[in-house]
Amino acid sequence: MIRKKVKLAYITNDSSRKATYKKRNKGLMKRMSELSTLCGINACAIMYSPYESQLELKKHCKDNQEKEMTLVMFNNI
Amino acid sequence: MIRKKVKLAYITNDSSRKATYKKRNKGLMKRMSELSTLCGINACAIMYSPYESQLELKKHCKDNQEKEMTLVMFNNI
DNA sequence: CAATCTATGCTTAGAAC
DNA sequence: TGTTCTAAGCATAGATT
Repeated sequence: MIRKKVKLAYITNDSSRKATYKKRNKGLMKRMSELSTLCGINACAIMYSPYESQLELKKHCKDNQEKEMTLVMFNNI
Repeated sequence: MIRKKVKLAYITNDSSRKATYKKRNKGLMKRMSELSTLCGINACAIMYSPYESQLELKKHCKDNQEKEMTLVMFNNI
């Protein structure tokens, strides 16, 4: 019942790894959107994993800056 | 001394907003790298803010998949 | 397998320096 | 201004449904 400190290494168990991915990915996206809202910045996360059918791209842009954000991304990747 | 629950809205005070940005951005990057390590996935975050001199791009890729990741990003942005 | 629960560990707001 | 401190609030591992 006592929860162990999580070792920061690849989770070899398939179902555990997938469960962790779903939980932590959700948490990460929430935090990114909070940072975007609280600080008024544009942020984007791209996750490339076998857990989603395709690449996951999440943008959090203020006002209507999505197009500008995309252009800036293109110039920096 | 009692800490208030943070209201999820743009922080109007300049120094508070910047302090929050620095702390939360650091936390976000840590979590992304953890997710990448724990689940063996490729992830990328792009932050476009006035708090850094230029756009901040962080990639966390397994093995030597950075080039592949970049190509996939190009095709999806 | 996904959704829910909750005790535990982690993050971070606000203060002090 | 940046750094450090720490308790309150939040995320989540593992168990359960």
